[in-house]
Amino acid sequence: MTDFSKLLNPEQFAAATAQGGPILVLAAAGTGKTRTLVHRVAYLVENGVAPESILLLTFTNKAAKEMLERAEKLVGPDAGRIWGGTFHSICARFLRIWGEDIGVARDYRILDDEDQKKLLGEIIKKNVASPKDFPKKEIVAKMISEALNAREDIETVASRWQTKAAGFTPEEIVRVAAKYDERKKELSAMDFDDLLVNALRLLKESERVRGIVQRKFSHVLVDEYQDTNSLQAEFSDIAAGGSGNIMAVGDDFQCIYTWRGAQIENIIEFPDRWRGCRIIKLERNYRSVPQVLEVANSVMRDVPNRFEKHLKAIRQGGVLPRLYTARDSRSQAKEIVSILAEMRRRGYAWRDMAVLYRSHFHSIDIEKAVISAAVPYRLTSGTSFYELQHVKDVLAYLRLVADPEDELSFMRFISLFPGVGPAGAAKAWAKLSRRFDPLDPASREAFGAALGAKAKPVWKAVENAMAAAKTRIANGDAAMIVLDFCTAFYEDYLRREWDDKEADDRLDDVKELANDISANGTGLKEYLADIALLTNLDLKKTGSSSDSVTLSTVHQAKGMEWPVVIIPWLSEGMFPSPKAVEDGRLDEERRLFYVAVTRAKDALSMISPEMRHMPDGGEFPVRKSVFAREIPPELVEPRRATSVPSFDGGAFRRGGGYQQQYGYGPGGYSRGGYGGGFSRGGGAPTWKTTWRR
DNA sequence: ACTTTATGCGTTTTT
DNA sequence: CGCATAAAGT
Repeated sequence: MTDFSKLLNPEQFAAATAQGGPILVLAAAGTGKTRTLVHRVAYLVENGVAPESILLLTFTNKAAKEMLERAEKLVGPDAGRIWGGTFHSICARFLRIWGEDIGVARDYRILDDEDQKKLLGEIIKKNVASPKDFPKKEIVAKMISEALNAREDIETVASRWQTKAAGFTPEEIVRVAAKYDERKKELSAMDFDDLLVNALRLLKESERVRGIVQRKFSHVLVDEYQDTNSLQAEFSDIAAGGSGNIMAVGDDFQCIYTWRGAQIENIIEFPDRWRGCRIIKLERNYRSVPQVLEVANSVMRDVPNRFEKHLKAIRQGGVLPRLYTARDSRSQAKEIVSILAEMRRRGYAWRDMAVLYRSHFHSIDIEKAVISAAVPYRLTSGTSFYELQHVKDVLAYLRLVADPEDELSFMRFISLFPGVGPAGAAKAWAKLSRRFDPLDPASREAFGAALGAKAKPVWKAVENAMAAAKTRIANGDAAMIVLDFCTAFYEDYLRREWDDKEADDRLDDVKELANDISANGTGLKEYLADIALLTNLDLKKTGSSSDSVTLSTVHQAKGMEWPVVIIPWLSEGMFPSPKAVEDGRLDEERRLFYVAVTRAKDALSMISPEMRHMPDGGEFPVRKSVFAREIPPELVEPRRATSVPSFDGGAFRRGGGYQQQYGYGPGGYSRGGYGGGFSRGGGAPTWKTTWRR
């Protein structure tokens, strides 16, 4: 039996070992929220709760995975039976198992962002009088998503958007949305929002399923509760409706997803919705030195505080955070490299450091500087691995193998052949009676016949690869299907479309996909079913243990911590995002900045460049960010970024990239040149997960 | 008619 | 650097 009182402070202990009933854990940044949740789970399992009757809802797969792994260390492999995952993946799972009760096919397909936009684009083109003046598909997607997540009429949302966008009437948006729904039904497909909407509908409309779920789950735990939207809050309320044992964990100061429908009210009103709810506050901050907390507190100084919080610094010592001014983006990037180098000299590992920015494009110059200094880094780009064009191309082929009636995959697949565009693809699909099975010789023959003269020369080799696929499947070796396809066709395709380097890079990604498939272990169908829900952090073989600096958006850094944190681009027009300010969401930007600051354990550096370059080569001055201006001067050490001449990468490389690749980590184990990540960028020994196309 | 290539413009955050 | 649109090419 674990002695939880020894592992936790009194408040954490109270939360982890609480008896039944609703509990709200207000966990300020760095107060051991994850630790508490993990021990809660362990406590429940140790006290006889069946792991499969625990439902743990998170916002990222990574968070779920981390908590389950840590729980496993405490209570053993039983923890693997816990139902843990993102809202989206749990909803998907519910729908796969019980969806038939509300007419959802067991093998429904999941549309990713790109699929959704493609469909919307086609619908707009077909159904709108003048598509040119009509809002772009991204905007339409936003309106539809906003309506679903905030549970409003599309018409209402569209009317509201009329002030921001032009060229449409709300009725037109309603019509496009209806057509989109129709099309999804035809395709037996759901987008991300549909997963939430339909899973909730399932619980509300099917008494049977609601009963099953409510009996099954005796404990429901929700992480990052401040970022739930109305659908998610109701979903977890109903799931916990049988036992009444719901534990919501969150921090209203860290609500950063209102643009995605998150309602800060959900956490604030939780005690009203669950009467008799016990409130436990975690206020002892173990993460950061007092100087960092002082800055964090100053950021939120004037924000109304529904739940009174007294953040207590536990750590002592530490140094003042630095507030730099830099001439421009390049000088900033150089300064970042020299801060990283300085910290490394002081004994920090690369993995102890992170650069956290507001928007992906802020990383461009930083990435360049880090590459030329041979600092190993990982950058999680906006595009997830499974959304890469070339990965999706190959996945389309695999999907057809697993599911011959997958129309979207067919369209993508056949479009790879020369001379085939959207029109030709549609014709072929009709000619093949809306079905193509690469494993069936007759179907292959029909496919070949539907191809034009330009495609014929490459077809033979592809057909051979398809013929071989059947044996591969029989042997349970789906990864080989990918490699066969590459040899027969896709490698040539890539070399035709791209220069050597880019083609090589893309080929590497495709091979990584093959690795991922063989590492997965399940069948092909199971592998393909839900990969749309995985993000760039979720690839099986990603070398999460490799020693590299993290370059990430603040959003993606939520829930994580590093000894050394650098926040660049604290300048007007960059952070806060001008779009958010325009929409009156400065408060959320402030919370986002708060999240960024509170990621730092020991050393925090913030940088405000004074000039901004435009794509056309011009530059103009920018003010310091309001967030930088607001920090009381005595809380930070002002510095000026000194534009050192060109950085000597050579001396650095010895302790940097080189060591990274062949050296030994703190754990004393060797990390060779395999499986650590995706090597990109011409010879520099950088280790990263870069999937920018 | 349809596909491929050239050109111009605008960048939030994610499951 | 990506995407949409326009023009050129088959």
